[in-house]
Parts: sequence; C-alpha cells; structure tokens
Amino acid sequence: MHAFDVLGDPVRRRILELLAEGERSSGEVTASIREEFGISQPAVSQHLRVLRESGFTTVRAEGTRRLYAVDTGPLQEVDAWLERFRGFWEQRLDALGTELARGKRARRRSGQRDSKSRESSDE
Amino acid sequence: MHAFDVLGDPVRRRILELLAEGERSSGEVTASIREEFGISQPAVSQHLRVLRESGFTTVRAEGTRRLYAVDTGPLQEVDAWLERFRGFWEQRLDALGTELARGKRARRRSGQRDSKSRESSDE
DNA sequence: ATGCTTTATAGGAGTTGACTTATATAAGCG
DNA sequence: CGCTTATATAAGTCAACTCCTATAAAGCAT
Repeated sequence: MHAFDVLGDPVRRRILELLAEGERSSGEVTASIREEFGISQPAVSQHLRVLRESGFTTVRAEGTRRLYAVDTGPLQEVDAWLERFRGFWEQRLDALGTELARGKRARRRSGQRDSKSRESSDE
Repeated sequence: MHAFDVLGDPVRRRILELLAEGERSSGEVTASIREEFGISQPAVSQHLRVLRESGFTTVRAEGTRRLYAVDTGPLQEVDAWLERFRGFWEQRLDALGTELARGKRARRRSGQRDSKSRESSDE
C-alpha cells in the first residue's frame, strides 16, 4: 500500500498524530480513537496493522502490551514528493531558508509558472 | 474528498507531476497518462475532475481546450499536516533554515521523542 | 490451571472508487 | 450546415477497503 493511500484514512492520520506526541500502547490508541470515531477495537487494530506493515510505525512488545511509535520513513517519502511543488508557494522566502531546511535539494526547480501569487492565509 | 485521498491515486499523482512542469491541456495530459498507464480518455478525464473539484488544479478554457495548472491550496494543507512530524528527522539542521522556509510556524513543537536519530539518506 | 486482560486475526457485509463503453456538448472548419 | 476534434458525463461492473462480530493467542495474577 502506497504511503499516500495509508494517509488517506482519517483514522490512520489521527493515530499518527497521537503517536507524534510519543509512544502509545495499542490500548491507549484504541481508547482515543474509539472515543473520537466510535469504531471497534478490531477496527483500530487493523489500522495499526496497516501503519505497521507500511512502515509508518515501529512496535515493541512489553508484556502483553504493544507499544507503537512513529517511524519516519514513509513520511519522509511523502515530504520528498511534495518537494517539487514547494516552489509554487515558497517563491518569495526561500532565500537561504529552504537551502538549509531541506538539506540543499530543491533549488534548481525555479522555472515554474507564476501561479497566482496567492497570499496563503498561513496561520 | 480529502486531499490525502486525492493523492492516494498514482494516476493523479502523476498528473500533478506533469502539471508541475507547467500548464497542460487535458489532451496532453491524457496522451501522457494513456501511454504510461494504459487507461482510457474518460478515465483520465475523471481524474482531472477529481483534481479540479478538490482544488488541486485550476482550469481555463481556450477554445475547445481545457488548460490545467497546479493550484497549491491542498498541497499546502498536506504540507502543513506533515509539519508536526518534521521534527522527527530535521532535528539537527533546523537551526535557522526551517524558520524562514516554513514561514515561521513550526518551532514550539520541539519536545518530541528522540526517535532513533536516523541519518536519513537524503540525497 | 483458570480466568482476566490485551491485542490480533478471520470471515462476511456494505460502501466506495476506478475502470470500461457509449454518448453528450461544444468549438472549429470545409 | 454537417463533420471532426476536444473534452466531459452517464451507467454499469468489479475489486478493494473498512467496518462488524466472533474468536484466538499470549502474558499476568490468583
């Protein structure tokens, strides 16, 4: 399953958000998700499986508990794919910023179209 | 349809990649996609529709042609969602870089877990 | 061992989504 | 106008995904 497919599901995105705050047990994740989405324990378990098998999380056992944590591999892939579009909205401020932040890839791709100079209600 | 769902389809991702190089007519896109994926003209048209209706592209008519171009709205949303995870792999080099590149959001979210200090085979 | 907890799997139902072929709409051209 | 080109829509099929209930597996505690 492709990274973007995995992220296509709102439950899985939410699980990742939870894990972004730190390692969580399957049970803890299930509790939160159950409450927010009203789905069953097996449903959550299946989402955890997808995340696990597609590399978005790591798991370690601790007794009968399974502790899940974010693994960044696929997220970086997604980030990398997005890279080619960033020029469309970073035109004005990528002076020296992007260079550092992105590990000096990017650049070079400056010849896009002018877009519509959207102002971006960014926060 | 949520942005991530839209990007879940490989054909749509490819269409966006093509449009990232500049405005293209429906016909031009269809030609490329047909060749790469072997799907019909209506199939491509439907993908264009999804991209259009979910805000990933703009269209303008020129005679009987429809010229599609990337619109960045949803892509920025995706980028913003990813934001919370970037700390997991940018730990070492977000000195002044990210600040500029990301329009000074980020920061503040520094208290994650140490992850496993992956080195990232970043190009 | 028995039983309780924690998590995962199996099997099946309902929904959604991505194709296909056929056709509609609309502009350009003889 | 009738014909061709460019693109979109309609209707139907098929596969894939997500959920549910039921159940299994595995560690912990009495």
